[in-house]
Amino acid sequence: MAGAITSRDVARLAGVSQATVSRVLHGSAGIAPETRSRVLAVVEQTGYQPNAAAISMRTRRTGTVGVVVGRVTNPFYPQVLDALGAELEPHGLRLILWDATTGPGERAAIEAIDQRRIDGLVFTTATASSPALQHAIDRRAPIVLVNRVVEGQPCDQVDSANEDTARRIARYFADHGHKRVGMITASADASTAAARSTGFTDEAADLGLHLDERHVLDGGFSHEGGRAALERMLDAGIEPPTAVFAVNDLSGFGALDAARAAGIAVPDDLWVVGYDDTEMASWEAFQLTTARQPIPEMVRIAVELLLARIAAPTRPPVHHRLPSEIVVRHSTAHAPVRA
Amino acid sequence: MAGAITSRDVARLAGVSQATVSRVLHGSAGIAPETRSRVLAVVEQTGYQPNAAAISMRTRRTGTVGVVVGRVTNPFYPQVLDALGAELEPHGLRLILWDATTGPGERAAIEAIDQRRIDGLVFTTATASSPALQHAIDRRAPIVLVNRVVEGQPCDQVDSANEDTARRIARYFADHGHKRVGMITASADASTAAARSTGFTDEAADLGLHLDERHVLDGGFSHEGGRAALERMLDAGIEPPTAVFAVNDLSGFGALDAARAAGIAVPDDLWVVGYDDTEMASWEAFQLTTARQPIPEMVRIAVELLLARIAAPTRPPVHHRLPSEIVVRHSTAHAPVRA
DNA sequence: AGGAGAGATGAATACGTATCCATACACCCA
DNA sequence: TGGGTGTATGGATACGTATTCATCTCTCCT
Repeated sequence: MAGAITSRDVARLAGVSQATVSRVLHGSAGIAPETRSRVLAVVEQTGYQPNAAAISMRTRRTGTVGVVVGRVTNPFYPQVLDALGAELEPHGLRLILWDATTGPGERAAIEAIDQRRIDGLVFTTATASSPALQHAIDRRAPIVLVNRVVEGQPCDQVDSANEDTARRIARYFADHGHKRVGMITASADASTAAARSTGFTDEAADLGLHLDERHVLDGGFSHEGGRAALERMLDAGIEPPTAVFAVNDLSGFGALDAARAAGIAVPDDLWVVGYDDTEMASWEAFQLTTARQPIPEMVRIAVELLLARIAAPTRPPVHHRLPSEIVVRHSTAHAPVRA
Repeated sequence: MAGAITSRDVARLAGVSQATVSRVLHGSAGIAPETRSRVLAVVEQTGYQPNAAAISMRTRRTGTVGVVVGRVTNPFYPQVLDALGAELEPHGLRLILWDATTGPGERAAIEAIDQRRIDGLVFTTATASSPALQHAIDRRAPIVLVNRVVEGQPCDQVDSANEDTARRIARYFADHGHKRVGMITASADASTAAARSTGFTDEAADLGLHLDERHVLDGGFSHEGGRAALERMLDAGIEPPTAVFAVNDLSGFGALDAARAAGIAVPDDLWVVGYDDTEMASWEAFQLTTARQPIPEMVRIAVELLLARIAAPTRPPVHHRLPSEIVVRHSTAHAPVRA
C-alpha cells in the first residue's frame, strides 16, 4: 500500500494551504486558474485519494447506502441488487449488503445507521417487522421499505399491487374454466405472501372456486418448498387442483419441477402461475405465467424517496403502490387474461 | 434520528472521563468493576452507538470488506455472496458490493481501498486484469482474487482446477463413445473461460475428438448466449455435436433450453455438461451434469488470506488451487465418470 | 491620491474516538 | 514512617477533512 497521501501533503507539494486544496477539489469559486491547475497536477501526480473517514467525520455523510435482502440466492433479490446498483451509481453512492436470513443481518443494518456507517437503508425483505425495525422507524431513521409494507408506519414504502393482482389471477383461473385450484404460499410474516394469499383466497371464494385447505401449502418462497408443496397436493388423496398459484416464481419453478417429475403435463393437466417475473420465468424450461413486479421502477422510486428523506428527514412519508402486469406464458397455455 | 450521542456524553452521564468510556467498551483491564457497570448502564440506557467514521479515523480500520462480482444475476455470484457473507459475519465484517459490469465498478472498488473505505477487496470476477487492478496489485493493496488468476502476480489467489477438470470432461465424452463434440465458451479475457476452453480443447485434440471450429462458440456466460450458441451449432449445416461442454452452468442451461425448443432429446441425442454446479443444476428442469466448484471452501480460504494479508501486508502471496469434482446427472444419462 | 470593495488565500477549528502520558491514591514492606 | 509499587482514572492529542473567519493584494472610482 502506498503511504497515505493527505490533502496536506498535496498542499505542501503545490505550495498552497490545505484549505485551498479542499476548495479546488470541490470546485469552489474564487480559485485562481493557475493555482487550480497546479493543485490538480499534484493530485494527479501523487494519486491522492481523500480519506473517506475524515470526510464523513466532517460532513456526517458516508456516501453509502445499506440494503437488506432475503436469501440472496432467491433470484428475485439479485435483480433488485442489480437495479439498485444501477440506480445508486450515478449518485456516486455505494452499497453495503446485509442478508436478513443469516445471523443478525437486519439488526446489524439498523445499527449501521446509528453508527453513521450508512446514510440510509433499503429494506427489500418481505419479512415481518422486527422490534428493532419498528424502533428505528419510530426514531425516523432514513429507511425505505421496498416490496414490504407495514401499514400505518411513518416510513416511506414502495410495493406493487400484490393483493389486487392475486385477485386477478384467481379470476383468470375462473375465466378459463378451472374449478379446483391450489395455492403455494409462504410465511404470513411476509407482507407480500400475506397480501397475495389473501387476494387469491378471497377472490377464489367470491367466484366459487374450490380451494381446499389441503391445497394451500407453505412453499417457503423456495424451489424445494414449492416442489414439496405440489407433491403433497398430488398426494393428498383427493382430486388435485387443475391450477395452482405460487406466491413467488421460485416456488412456482419448484411446482413445475414437481409436475415434470410426476409426469403431470403443464398446461394440459395443470396450470401454474408464479409471481415476480424473474428472468428465469421466460426460459424455455419454465415458460411460467407470472405477475411482473416492476423492479426497476420500484427501485428507482425507492432510491428517490430515500435520498429525499436523507435530505429532508421530516418530510411526511409516502407510500407508492405500483401496478403489476400478468405476463402470460406456456404454463397457462398462453390463454389470455380478461381485460 | 436520535441526536447523536457521543462517548463524551456517556462519560458525562456516568461521571467519568471519555477515556474511561472507551476503555470500558474495549474491555481493557484495569477498570474498577463498579465504574465498569456504571458506564455500561449509561451505554445501555442511552443506546449509545460509536461513530464509525471516528473509529476508522483513529484506527485506520473500517471493518468493511469490498467484493467485486460479475453480473449479479448470474446465479454463480449470489452463491459466492452468500458464502462470503456467512464467512465475514463472525468476524464482524461488513460487505460493500460492486458490480464489475455496470459502470466503473472495478475502478471504484480499487479506489475505495485508497480512500480507506474498505480494509480489503475480494475479486470474484472472471475478467481480465485491468490496468487499475494491475496497479493496485503492484502497490500490494490487500486484494484476493477468487475464481480468477493472474499468473505471476504478487497477489493472493484462490481458484479451482479449471483446466484439469475441463480435460476430464473431454475424456468423459470420449470414454462414452462421443466423436463430435462442441464447446460453448466465453471471453478469453476471463481466466476461467480461458482455462476451461484450453483444457477441453487440448484434451479433445489429444484424444482425437472432432471439435469443429463451427462448434466452438461464445456464450458470454449467459443463458441467452448459451442458447444462441447451441442454436447456431444445430444450424451450421454440418453434423451437430453429440456432446457439448459449456464453460459455465448458465450458458449450459441456455443450451439445454435450445435443445428443448428444437426438440433435441437430452441425453439421448445430445449430452450437455456445465461448470459451477449452481443450485439450479440439480433442478428437475435441468439435471445438468457439471463440475462442482467448491464455493464455500474457496470463499473460506479467500477470507482467511485476506485477513492475513491485512494483518501482515508483506507476507508472501500464495495461490490455492482446489479440486473440482464432476457431478453426474441426467444431462449425460447418469453415465459414470472414469475413476 | 486614497479608500472601498472584490478576489484569492491562509490560519484555525471541530468532527468523535483510541491511546499515550501523567496523576492520585492505597497499600505494603523494611 | 517513608518510599516504592501497583491500580484506577483523567488530560491531552492526533487522525484528515470542510468550512468559517481573517488577511492580504490589487483594481477601480471619485
